[in-house]
Amino acid sequence: MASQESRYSPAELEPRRQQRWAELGLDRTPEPSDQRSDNFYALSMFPYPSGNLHMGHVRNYVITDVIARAQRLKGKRVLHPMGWDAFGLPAENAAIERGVDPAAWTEQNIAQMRQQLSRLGLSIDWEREVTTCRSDYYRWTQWLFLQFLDAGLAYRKEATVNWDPVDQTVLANEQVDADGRSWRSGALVEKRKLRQWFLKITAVADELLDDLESLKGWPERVRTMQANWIGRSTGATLRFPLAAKASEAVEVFTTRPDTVYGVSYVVLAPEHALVDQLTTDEQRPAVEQFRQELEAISDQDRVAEDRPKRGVATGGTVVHPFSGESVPVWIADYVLPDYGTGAVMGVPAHDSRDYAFASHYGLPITTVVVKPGSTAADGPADEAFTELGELIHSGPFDGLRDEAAKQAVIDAAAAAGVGEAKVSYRLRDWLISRQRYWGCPIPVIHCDDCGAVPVPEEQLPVELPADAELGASGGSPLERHPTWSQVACPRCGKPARRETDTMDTFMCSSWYYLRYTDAANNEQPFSVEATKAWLPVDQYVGGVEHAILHLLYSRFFTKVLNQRGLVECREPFARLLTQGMVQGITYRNPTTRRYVAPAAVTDPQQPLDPESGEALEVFFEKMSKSKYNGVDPGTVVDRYGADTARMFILFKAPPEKDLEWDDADVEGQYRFLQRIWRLCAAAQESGLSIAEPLPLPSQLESSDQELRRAVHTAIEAISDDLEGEELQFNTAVSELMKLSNAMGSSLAEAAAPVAQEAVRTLLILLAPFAPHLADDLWEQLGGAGSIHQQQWPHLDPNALVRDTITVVLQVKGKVRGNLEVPADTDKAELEQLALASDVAKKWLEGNAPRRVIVVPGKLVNLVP
RNA sequence: GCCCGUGUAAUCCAAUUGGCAGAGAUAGGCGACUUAAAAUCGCUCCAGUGCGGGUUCGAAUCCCGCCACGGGCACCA
Repeated sequence: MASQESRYSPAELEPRRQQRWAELGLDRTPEPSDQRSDNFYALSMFPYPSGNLHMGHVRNYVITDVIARAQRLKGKRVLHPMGWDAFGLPAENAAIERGVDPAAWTEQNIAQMRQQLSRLGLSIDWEREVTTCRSDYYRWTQWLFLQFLDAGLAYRKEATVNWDPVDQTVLANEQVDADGRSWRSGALVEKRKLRQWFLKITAVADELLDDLESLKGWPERVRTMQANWIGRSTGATLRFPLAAKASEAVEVFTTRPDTVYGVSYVVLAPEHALVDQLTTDEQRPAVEQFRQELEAISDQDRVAEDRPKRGVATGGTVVHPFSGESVPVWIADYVLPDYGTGAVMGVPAHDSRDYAFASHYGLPITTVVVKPGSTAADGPADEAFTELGELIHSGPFDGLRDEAAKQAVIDAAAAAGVGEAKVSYRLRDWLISRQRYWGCPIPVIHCDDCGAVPVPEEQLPVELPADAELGASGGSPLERHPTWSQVACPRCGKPARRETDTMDTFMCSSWYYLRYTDAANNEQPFSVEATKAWLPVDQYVGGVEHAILHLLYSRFFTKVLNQRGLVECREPFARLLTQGMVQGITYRNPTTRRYVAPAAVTDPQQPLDPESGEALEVFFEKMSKSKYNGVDPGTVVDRYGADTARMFILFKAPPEKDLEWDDADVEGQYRFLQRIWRLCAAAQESGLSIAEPLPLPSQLESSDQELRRAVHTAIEAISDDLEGEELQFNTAVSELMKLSNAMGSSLAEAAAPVAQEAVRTLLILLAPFAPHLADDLWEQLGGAGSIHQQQWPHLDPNALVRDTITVVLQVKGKVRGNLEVPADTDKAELEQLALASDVAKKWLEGNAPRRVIVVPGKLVNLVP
């Protein structure tokens, strides 16, 4: 080899290796074992096929690929698939802007991205490729929707929903950020009252929250985010009968039933159904005016916390369920119509919002909870006391404390028929209707007589019409289509209409990981056996931006499918790695705030604006076209090869942290691979072959022992980095560097069996990271088969053993020297040696130490 | 405001989870090789771990109080 090809040339080597892998069929998924633990499912979040592979994708898939390859070497049967989240607005927008066919546009992008991906040397089983916009996939998305419908978990209702004015469609709550902007378009969403399809995710809110505990392999951060999003609060509902009509009551939700005697008013959301009935003629103009004012301001402003709380008395009153006193009813902007019951009891003394409201409107403030042992007079009430405590002025409940007090009130309310324990959630049902064309049609037919009728299973898929007229405005294209929606009712046969909304694309991505396990199945979306063999996904890798969205929806799907006996697991993803962003070096003119392309900067040490000559700001930011800071994966592969790109991305930062792309570091990584190439070339030249494993002699030179120690240290460290609690590819790569450094200085002198073991091991350890180079060198050195068919090296604990070790000698915790001792020296001996040492003589000045701490194998600390 | 994460050398990052702060890399400096340069090889400069306290024989690591940056939630009763 070395004779014909003495230089490392990834451009020639990599395609050659990939072709060989294809011939050997290495990437094909093996039949799963009956033993679930012998199977391993490695999964990256599948991409939207934009047509352009970017570095974020590369990082994602390389991480998963390293895991998949390492698991294969460890003898696991690995499922490592890929697919396309292919429905969505970019295709439809391209169609509108350029008149192309969304399906053709998408397929072309997929072909392009598949091509770009293929260069990275990912061990993906493309036979299981899944594309959500093809009818062989979306017929099953529709089938699953019908499962939800059958379970009573899909329903249509009129509701105030988020409307994205740019994308011209509604959005789910999860798809609107804290600033009230659409996750896709960034537009401020508007409120519209529309009749829409929802999935009842709130039905499994408890499981979604409680099972987070079991997800030990998930980042804490993601679990907290989901817990926050679900927002469970436990409390009670209490009913306050109307003074004017005792058969009706205002129902409030509270987490503090113990404060019920502190109620000085009741507040309804302005939209509440009882407002009209409660409003007196005298107050009606004020109430109407207030409601109109509220309608004029955006929802976003309405819920801003710093806004003063405003409200209006309705003039009506209700009866306190315990004291029987009359309580005035108000409406206020701080009560939300769609949380709890849309009504709250105002307890100003013990709730800061109520306190602010009551102070503003001069409503009475009655203290009913105090710190145990104190009285109301003890503290000036200049703010609400929101802690739990002891009840006073609370009739029969006086003296009760904390949770017991809450429970007593709930029990009394239940006994009297005026309330009961109740749990509320922040989580809302998932709005899945979209008024766009390029999505999965909702398989329902509306009949005037039969209502919403599910499309019979045998009629699936409900296919999208190829001839829809797409346009940026004027409602859903399916609705405008002249004939598509006209069908016969499946139940009564009368003329009826198809549902013209399509599904949220998150529906498609909520079950794709299941389809991979059984991608060719034409009878069902997946078989129970297939999902049993592979699920839950052993390692899922993707961006943290889906911490709530995709990950919550997928968990929801899994729970429902589990309840219906379609899958056995209750959670889809056992371990989750949320990878950080890839950032590019970004130059900006500080005065004009315009971005400058790195190519235009002549001196990177002193970046100046090529036009004005001003000094530029330099920072790292997520790669994007508008900032000119993107690095194209294809260019990097052209220049350095896929292996360098892979190694760099893994080495530069821990996987969950953001990664700063730096060309100088890429160069360094390339040099490392070249070093390995030269190392192997030199070994081969000196006659080393790895074809036949040579037995190790029983006696080794100490330099050979040292080399073996380096080899087995690397095995131990890298195995742990790839399998331990934390995945640490960056340190694994640095262990490879350490090993290659050690080999560089000792391989030439090493005994043949030791040298052979070292080279074999280095290459196999390298194989998951730089699969092309490792495989090529393997072959050149005479290794049998592909390196990717080998076994992960076995750790020999004896190789790690040292005869002598260095023990640190401390005096009062400060390092003052060290001792060279046999490795098995025991505690007492170490202490003796330490006390007899020069260090002891010098620092203890003849006195006996007060204390001696001995940590065997580590140190001796003398405390005078 | 509440919750989570991060803060170590000029830079990116390690540190067996309480035991010698530096494994690995980038950049810089010096040297070897070279007619020279690149490449390569060798050597080398640079921090006491964001700040202030505490616990301990011993703290980057544990505790308390701050600061900075990033992220999530936020009138959710």
